[in-house]
Amino acid sequence: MMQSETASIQVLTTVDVVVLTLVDGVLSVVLVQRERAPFAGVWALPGGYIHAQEDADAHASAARVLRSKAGIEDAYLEQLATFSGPARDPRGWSVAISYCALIPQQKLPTPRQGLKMVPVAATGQLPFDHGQILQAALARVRSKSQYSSLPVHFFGESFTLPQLQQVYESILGEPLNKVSFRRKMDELGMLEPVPGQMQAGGAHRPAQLHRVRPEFRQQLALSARGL
Amino acid sequence: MMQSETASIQVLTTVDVVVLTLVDGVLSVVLVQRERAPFAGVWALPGGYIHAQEDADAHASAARVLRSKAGIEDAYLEQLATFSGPARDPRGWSVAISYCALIPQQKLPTPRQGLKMVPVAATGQLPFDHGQILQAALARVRSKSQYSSLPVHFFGESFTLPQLQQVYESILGEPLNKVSFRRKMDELGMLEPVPGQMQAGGAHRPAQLHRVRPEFRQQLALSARGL
DNA sequence: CAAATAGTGTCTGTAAGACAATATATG
DNA sequence: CATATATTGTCTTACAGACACTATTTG
Repeated sequence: MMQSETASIQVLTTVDVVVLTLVDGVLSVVLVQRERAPFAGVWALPGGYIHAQEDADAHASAARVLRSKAGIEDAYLEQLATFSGPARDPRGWSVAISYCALIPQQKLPTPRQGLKMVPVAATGQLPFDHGQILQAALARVRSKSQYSSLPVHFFGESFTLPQLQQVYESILGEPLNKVSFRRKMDELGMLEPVPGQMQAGGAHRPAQLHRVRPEFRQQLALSARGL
Repeated sequence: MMQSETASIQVLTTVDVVVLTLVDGVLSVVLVQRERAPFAGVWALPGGYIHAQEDADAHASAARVLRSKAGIEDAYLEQLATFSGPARDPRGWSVAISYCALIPQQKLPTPRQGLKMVPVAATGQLPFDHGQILQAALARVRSKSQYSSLPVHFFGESFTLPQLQQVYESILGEPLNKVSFRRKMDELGMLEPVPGQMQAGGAHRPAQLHRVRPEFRQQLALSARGL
């Protein structure tokens, strides 16, 4: 009954990161061009091996991969799920701890060779099981946007409530009631107006700029009943 | 910038399973006594290495561990989160893909040497980071019980609505409105009365037995607005 | 002032909870 | 029939969405 307690075949341990951002209001994912086999030259999610010598945990591995392969720092990063099996990577039985990162467009690195942002609906076929990982990330973001402040991580320092509502609507794929949305944001208590600042713009009343209160910077605000 | 793409230090890949059940209405966790170092003789969550030779994925590893180390079959099983780092296991840098299992008391194996059920509040200190994994499982179950049918997996074939409500209340730690609870269960549409059967019992009206509709057996029913 | 969008007040419908009446067992 | 719990009906309250009104900017 009790089998040997040694892992007799090496299991590859990797991290893959789904970096999401809004490019002109369109939910997009960061892809990098793979430099080596398997799938050399193919566009894929940024990923790589865990480096046991230097990584404090898989979260640190994901942050390192993000920095070294996509030039991204300071993204909001949360663990998604872990994918595994003998077939997902042609090199052998592998474990991929996947992470989801949200980052404002302004924090993206300058576009360069081997790095691009693609609307999530237009990635085409992705190597490994990266298509499945991307779908898991989208499901997570849509689900969490229904009851939490997750989408604020798509913005930088400050933003207006109409902008924020547009992002929620874009992610959820449905229009939201303006009054209810503002009531909810008020109840969550995570935003504060940036004193005196308004957004310049068109021939109309300018909107008040808001920012996330410091105590919510690295933490999500959750709503009991959604929105 | 681009570092070597080989995992130069072996990473241990394991699964750990938090098996939850209700023992006389008290939420309890299955612990097994470890047979070998590290922590030989200590009570811990059932866990073990991934066996790349035989496991189709980590989910299969978890099911195998459950069968071989705790004698449990056919539990509801879902992935929880993945814990990792150099310190959580004294053998070295390790990855533990954790799973949460729910099982009715009747399906538990006959108690035997090296296997016990402990109320979740009374486990005491657990080895590795199993305390943290247990807390993640409890948070998951409580969270999902607020808006899904997750707790039905604590029951076997059939159960009454008052029994089910008691379980929800026990998990959530607060009393629920009887009328609202029944309205919600009705809306979810996942239960059906077992024709003609009632539960025998005390000196009072017996409750109608219900069961999960076949199409919801391996899938949770989700509510839009909670409960 | 006309146009355009921001922000707010208020009404209405829906859904959740309180309360209570009815139903059906046992002794 | 007294008692105990199951089940259902109905009233009340709270909240979400619809609608419309006010506010503030540019040209």
